[in-house]
Amino acid sequence: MLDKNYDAAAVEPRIAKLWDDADAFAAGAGAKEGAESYSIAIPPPNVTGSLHMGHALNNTLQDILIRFERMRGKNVLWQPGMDHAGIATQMVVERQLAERNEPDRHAMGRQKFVEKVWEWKEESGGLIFNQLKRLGASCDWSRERFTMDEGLSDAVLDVFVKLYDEGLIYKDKRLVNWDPVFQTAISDIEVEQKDVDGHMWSFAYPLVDGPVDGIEEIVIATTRPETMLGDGAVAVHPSDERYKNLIGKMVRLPIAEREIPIIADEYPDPEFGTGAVKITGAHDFNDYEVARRNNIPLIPLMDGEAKMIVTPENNVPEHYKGLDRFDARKLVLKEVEELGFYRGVEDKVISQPFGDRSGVVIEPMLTDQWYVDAKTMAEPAIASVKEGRTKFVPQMWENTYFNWMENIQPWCISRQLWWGHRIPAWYGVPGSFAKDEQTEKTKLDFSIGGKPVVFVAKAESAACTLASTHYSGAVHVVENEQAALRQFIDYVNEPYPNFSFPIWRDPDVLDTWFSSGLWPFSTLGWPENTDELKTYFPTSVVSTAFDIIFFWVARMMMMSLHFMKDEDGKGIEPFHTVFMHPLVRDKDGAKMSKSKGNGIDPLELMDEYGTDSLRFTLAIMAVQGRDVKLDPTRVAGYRNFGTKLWNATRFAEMNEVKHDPDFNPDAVKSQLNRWILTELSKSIVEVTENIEKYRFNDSSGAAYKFVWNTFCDWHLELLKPVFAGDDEAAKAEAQATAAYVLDQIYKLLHPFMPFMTEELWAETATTPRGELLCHAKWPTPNVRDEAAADEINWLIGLVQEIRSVRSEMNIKPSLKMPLVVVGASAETKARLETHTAAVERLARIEGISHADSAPEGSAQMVVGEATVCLPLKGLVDFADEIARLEKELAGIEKDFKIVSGKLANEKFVANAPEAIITENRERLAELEGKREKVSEALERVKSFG
RNA sequence: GGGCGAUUAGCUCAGUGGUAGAGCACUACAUUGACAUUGUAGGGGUCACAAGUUCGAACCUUGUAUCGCCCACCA
Repeated sequence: MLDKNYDAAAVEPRIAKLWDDADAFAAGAGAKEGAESYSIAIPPPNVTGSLHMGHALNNTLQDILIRFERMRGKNVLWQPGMDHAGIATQMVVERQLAERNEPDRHAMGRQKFVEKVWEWKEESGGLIFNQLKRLGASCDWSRERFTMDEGLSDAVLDVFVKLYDEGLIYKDKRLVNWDPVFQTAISDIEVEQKDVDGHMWSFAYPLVDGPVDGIEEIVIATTRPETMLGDGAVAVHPSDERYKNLIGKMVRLPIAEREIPIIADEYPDPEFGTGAVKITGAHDFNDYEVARRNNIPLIPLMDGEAKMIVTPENNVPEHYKGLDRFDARKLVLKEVEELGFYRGVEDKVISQPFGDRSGVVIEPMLTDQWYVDAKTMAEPAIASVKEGRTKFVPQMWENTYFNWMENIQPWCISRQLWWGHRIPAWYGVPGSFAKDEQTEKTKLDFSIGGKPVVFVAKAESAACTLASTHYSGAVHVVENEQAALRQFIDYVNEPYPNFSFPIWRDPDVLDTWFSSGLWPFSTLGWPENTDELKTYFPTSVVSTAFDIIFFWVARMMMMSLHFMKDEDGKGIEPFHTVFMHPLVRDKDGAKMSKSKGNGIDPLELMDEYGTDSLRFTLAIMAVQGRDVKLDPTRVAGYRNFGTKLWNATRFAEMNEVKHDPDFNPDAVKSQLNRWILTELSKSIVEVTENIEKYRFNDSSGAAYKFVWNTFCDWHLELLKPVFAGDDEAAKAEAQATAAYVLDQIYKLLHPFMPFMTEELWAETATTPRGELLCHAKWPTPNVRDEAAADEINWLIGLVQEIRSVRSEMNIKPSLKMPLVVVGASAETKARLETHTAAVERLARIEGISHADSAPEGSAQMVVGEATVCLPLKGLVDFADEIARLEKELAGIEKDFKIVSGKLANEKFVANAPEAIITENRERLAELEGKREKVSEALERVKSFG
């Protein structure tokens, strides 16, 4: 016998072990030979990650899909794995070193530091996997991958080298978003623009050659005064009359004391500020474009930490050296004012770029970085969605995707970090071993000041071969550029025989998303052509939040379409569907965040209410195209739903409801049982179709309604008289049907509530099931008996009507009363005969009789063609009954007017579809009948007076 | 500046052309018989506003208002 309540804390580990011992989630487990494949590559959580509500939602939804398809007999793989998360992980380990007072990474050196990170990963990384297991995620855990593992690293190198060879990866010196805390470049989408309160200051730059048209100076406005030290020009709009005669003149830059030209460019807006813009090409993206167009020098002002540098080009005074950019700002303001060039300030809200990880202001910096030609790679990825080979659900996200993809910028993929895939590029100085034609001797030729030669290859040995071919002679690898230069200097100082060209590897690593972009195929063994790749690629669906479209979805599309080809050489999409799950917010709609402290910890909810309750809550709240506002009290509500199912099973157990493997639903005789089987069929269709459409709320909602409002509220209640009666055949059929329905319920709910349903599945079997519920066959609809449905729905209507009147008339529930039926048809009489016990029990009735007219002093209800009377003489005030009937009649009249008005409207009859007209006609007839009967009843009550 | 979404019961939200719904909350009643993590009954809505299309609009169109988000720009 089951306990009164479900003990999630005890059951969950036990069921988890059951699955684990059976390898229940191994790729293809439970599937027949030759079954259709279904696969999902999990969005790899960061190795530093811990389960938050977004993970809980996303992985619950994926698990629903996975469990559903596994039960449908497909060959299913849910591929798990983790992301090495470059910046995040390096940050965690560096912080840990600092806390333990250990040497920092620079003191430790690169190799040692990377070893440290691996150690950290082995010890503390991947906690989230245990949390996902607790969530019930049915991944094939034996196939866990990591973006830095050997196979995936090989895929990364392969892709890099191929794209480089195709010219789709290149190195370029241009302005990038520089994070001064992590001291690395980051990509555009890792920058968040935020509005902050700031100021706009005005400075005057004096004209070098004296006044023109009486103008002695040009006034510029800036929000970043410190950058004036790096100005290369002042730009004005060519059509701006005020400055027309100043174009080409030189102004003197205060403090730096450099002379810079006034140039004409379309960029300045004459309406804004003074119409004159200072151009700092090395520290501003717009200015950079202007400078390049006009051949204005780019003058760097800062080092990697965004501290001021002093160079011959920038001519910045020595006392600025090493100053933080914000301190330099204050100093510039002070000095400009002292020099008499300050022309005022105003408050202004300015939008500033922040690093999404570091939270500091990003500095545009002029550096060499590696780029992917995203524009070229985006083309097939755009076409794929345009042509419907990959669909977004909900579809509106396709706009976001197109908008970004069509305006895509080169993707900066190099990061100045140590934790990640090191870029497989080696450099050497320009030069060669050449044969001296006259002496026939090998001659060494090199230039150490020039642009380095690049050798891109998957391995060091291959790079050496490339280099050796390039130089026509021996090469060797050294630590870095400095080491190489030292060797050349040594050689120049004291030449020696058998010189060998030194080459050094690029110190940078790749953007984490570069490896994530390969995830759907790299995890399956690519570039090897493995069986798994053949079976499970392309994957079926990717499920993620909309904010990951750019970071991940777009990159997977580009990479997959480029590298995965069908027999015709056409690119293959990594998945046919991109499901954008909603964001989880707190109950007031605010984004959950650590800083706000409004986060809800899914693990705490699981502790309190059980995993199934959390999963069911998330599923039923996951409406397409709308955020989930999660109120923890909802979880309690769905915990109650689990308890309801648990106790329904318990009730069944008490009544010897037993699973019968030979049960045949089509052979069931009683209308009650045929009705519940009909309702079950409808619910199966609803649950199934809505999972297929990713409408998780409708799917779980349909299951919820069936279990609680149909099966528990009515079927089990209507079975009570059967179980209490002495018709053994009826009892046996009821038991077998109830057992069957419960089994189907367990299956329907399994994707949503895997633990409890697996437990009940095992518990309710008299003999072992022979299979786990997670491998059981997904239900299909069978019995459809509308006559049975009509009959039982009539019965339910009758009971509800009686209960309602009793309640309105304040009849004590304990008082049983006789029921008198007037004007019943033969069918109604027969139904009443069949269901006497049920009506008596559920409506608190004692004795049903038929009469030609309502007994005096009755409350009367119109149910179908019959009038059902409760003799209430002496029990109630009949003014109440008159009021009740008058209210009902008024309601009928109102509906009658609406419907008859419609039908009287010629245009309606002419234009509306036949079905709608018929429906309205039927309804009108029904209302007419009811109106007549209720009027009669009312007259009768009044006549009792 | 461009785009997307939202506005329906006290709260959270379903509902895409044909009788306005659910859960929670609320009110009243009911407890030794599966379940009080329960049951029964009930109250509660000018579907943001305006105009239009239509026989018919919460739903389609246009506009307005408010809120939220994304992208771009802001010297």
